[in-house]
Amino acid sequence: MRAFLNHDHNQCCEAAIAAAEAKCEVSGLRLTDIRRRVLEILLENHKAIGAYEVLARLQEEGYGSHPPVAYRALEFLVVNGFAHKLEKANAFIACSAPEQGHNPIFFICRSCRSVAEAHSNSIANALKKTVEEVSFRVETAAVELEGLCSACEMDV
Amino acid sequence: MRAFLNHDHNQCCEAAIAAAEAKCEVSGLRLTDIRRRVLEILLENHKAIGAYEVLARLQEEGYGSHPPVAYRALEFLVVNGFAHKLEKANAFIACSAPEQGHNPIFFICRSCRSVAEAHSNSIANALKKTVEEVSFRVETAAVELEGLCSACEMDV
DNA sequence: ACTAATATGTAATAACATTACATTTCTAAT
DNA sequence: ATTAGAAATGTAATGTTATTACATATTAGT
Repeated sequence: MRAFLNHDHNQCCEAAIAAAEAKCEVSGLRLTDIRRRVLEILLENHKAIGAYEVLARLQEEGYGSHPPVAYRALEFLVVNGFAHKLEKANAFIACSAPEQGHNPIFFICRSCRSVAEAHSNSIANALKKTVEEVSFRVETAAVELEGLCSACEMDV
Repeated sequence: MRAFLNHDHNQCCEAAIAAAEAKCEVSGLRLTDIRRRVLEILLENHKAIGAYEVLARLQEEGYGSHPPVAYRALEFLVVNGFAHKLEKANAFIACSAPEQGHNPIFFICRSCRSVAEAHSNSIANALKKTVEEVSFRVETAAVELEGLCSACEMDV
């Protein structure tokens, strides 16, 4: 929810990086320069950012300039829970609640591209119940709401 | 839910077309040849189908061969509730429950591409409650679960 | 029959993503 | 410390999805 609220963003970023470092340490994952840099880029603001924009930033900084450079780092971050892919936006966002488990719901502002991440037990439970009724093995889920954040709605 | 179940598929398709015709009649919308044909193509089986596959089919049948031909018809169907876009698959599916309102949840089989559409009041309510907590004006929503349907899970 | 609105056809291009393979860097076992 | 295997990165080429812009045709209302 932080995205639409005032908060100490420096602390927000540092905490996310620290959490990623800690998890990598524990799990034997390698938070390489590129991967860490991509996470930092995603953390700069709570906005959806496309793979090619990430790539452009990396290129400026002397990393490779071809799509796989960005996509591979993004995949690492997504697979390990440090970032999320926003399917409705074909874009990515840093995970802003690494502690809160794996049932995020996203609010995506179509105007300013801000993204807020929320978590709801009641949604998770309702979803779980529906899944049990069908026999289906869920591997990944997307719950995304797109519209206007309150700031952008006022600006109209 | 029908997608994973035995059902009278002819009846299923005819009902969807009839529902679309009825709604167009009432709302002054035009279910042109292309639009109806695209809806029929989407209805052929309960599988996700990409815009370019739809386009290829249209082309075979003598319609225009450029992407907007397919995208425009698909947009018409989606906007008016006759079809849905599956964000996780970048693909489309006919609406299989035009009567059931506008909070669908999709089960997408990554193996056979079958898609089941379900509806759940408890999810809709939980979602609504979460939205009220943030001040955000939702315009569109996607709730998509991807994984393996029971048939494909057995085949492994 | 005429006009304005809507729909379709076409060309060009933009935006997003993957495959395949070469090279480099890291890790762990010797 | 050396080296073999694994993991990560660099690069080229291409595949897939989607949009913009503008021309032409069709339709609905007058």
